[in-house]
Amino acid sequence: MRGQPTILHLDMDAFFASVEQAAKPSLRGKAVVVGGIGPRGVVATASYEARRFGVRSAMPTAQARRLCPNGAYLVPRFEVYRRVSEQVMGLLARLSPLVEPLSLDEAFVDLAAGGSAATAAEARAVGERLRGEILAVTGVTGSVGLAGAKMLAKIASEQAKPDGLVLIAPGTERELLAPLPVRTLPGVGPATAETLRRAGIHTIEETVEAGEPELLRLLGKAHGGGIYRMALGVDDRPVVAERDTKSISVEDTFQVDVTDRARIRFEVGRLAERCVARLRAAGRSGRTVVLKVRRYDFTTLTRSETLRGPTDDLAVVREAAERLLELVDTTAGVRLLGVGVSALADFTQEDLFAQSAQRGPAGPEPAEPVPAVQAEPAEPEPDRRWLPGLDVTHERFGPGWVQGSGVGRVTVRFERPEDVRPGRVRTFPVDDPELRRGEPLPPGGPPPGPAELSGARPSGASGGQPSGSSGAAASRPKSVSGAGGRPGAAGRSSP
DNA sequence: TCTGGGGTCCTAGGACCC
DNA sequence: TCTGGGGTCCTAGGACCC
Repeated sequence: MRGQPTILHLDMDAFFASVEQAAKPSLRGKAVVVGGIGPRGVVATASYEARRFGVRSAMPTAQARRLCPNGAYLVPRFEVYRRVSEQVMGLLARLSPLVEPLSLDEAFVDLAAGGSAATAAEARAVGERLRGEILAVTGVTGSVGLAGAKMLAKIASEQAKPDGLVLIAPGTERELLAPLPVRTLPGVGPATAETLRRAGIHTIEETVEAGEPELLRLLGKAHGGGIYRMALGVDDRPVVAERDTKSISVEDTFQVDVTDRARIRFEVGRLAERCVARLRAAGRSGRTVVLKVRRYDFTTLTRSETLRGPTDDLAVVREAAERLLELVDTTAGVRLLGVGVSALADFTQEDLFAQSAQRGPAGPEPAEPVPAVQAEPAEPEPDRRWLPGLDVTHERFGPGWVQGSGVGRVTVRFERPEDVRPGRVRTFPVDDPELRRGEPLPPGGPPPGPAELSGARPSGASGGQPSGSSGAAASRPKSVSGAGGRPGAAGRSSP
């Protein structure tokens, strides 16, 4: 808690959706929903246009489609978001050595530590300049909160959205917090809010009035104490630049519940591979292997095993995960499997002696040989090449992105981020040899011209509302190379 | 067409040890 | 021999965040 508002919180506006709009001219000003597009997908980010229809993060995509049937539904392109995020974090790093990223699109900055601002006026100027730089460099907007504490800076950036800046002057925080709902406080989620509601506590003011002993009683020592201090506006947490990763995990939700035990075992093996690949890429090793199973009824359980020493050996992790699977009854069906590694240590070099020594830790004998089960997908895999939003390139038409696919056809919009008008749409057979996956196009484009700097948006919108996969089949193919026959079932591609 | 994927932190009980 | 009292490690689950 400091006397000057020198803690800055940056939160990019509808980040994934905004990046897509910046990269795809035809989507500017349109409802865009980024997330899982399968039957069990959920919304990651909705553009502000889509939010007007009630679409929200974490909502099932099926529900979003009902609310906003004409929106563009796209799969996430994380490489691109990561690149944009790096640009943004680079701009933050110029303000202070003390930058704490919270996710791809959010970070705290300690302006005082960087010497870039010591007063409210300076902080505001730094924040406004930053917002301008972010827009100029990335083409997307971010909102800034400034306050004397992390929590307050975060609340401020939330109030600033979209595309704004809010500064909470030290001394005014109590009155500002008082009327806000308890859910505003970080750490108050659905469960805590419900507990407080039953105790008649709805606002931050009521939280303070309830008193610390009551909060400790309701929420326990650590949580209750933390919430009470937050409600008072007391928050001394420092901005911390480097935070060590504590666990690495991967998980998959199946489109249809899986019951076949051999398939489940096979999937656990694949997850172990992906998990170890990420572990090794990070130059880490881990000692505790965790298996996660979500059953058909959404009940979730974990089983874990701690090895004698840290490992980054695939065989060791996979065998541990397979042993853990033996402890779980999956006969009624599994909707999600996950494999993770925690108790991480830094070791990069192979210590083969140590690794072989820890195989088969004390207990169970070497895992029985894996039966030679072929992948045998129990569900029809969607054609992963042509998911909506992905980048493609066509021999003759150049770079574009998939607008939708279905019944053996794929609809592509050919446009570049720097285009001022929406590009043309063409439809091809899914197996058109001239069509390939393309390089992910970042929103960047050329330096903004005078029109963009003055805030004018491309007039766009002459073409129809872009639609997700549903619209693709309806549009008449304008150019179909090759015979129009049915090219057979969607091809299976192993990732 | 109900509910992703990747994380963090906290609690609580039992084992084990001194 | 009617029950100590910590401390640490391991496991499982739950809340929360983006």
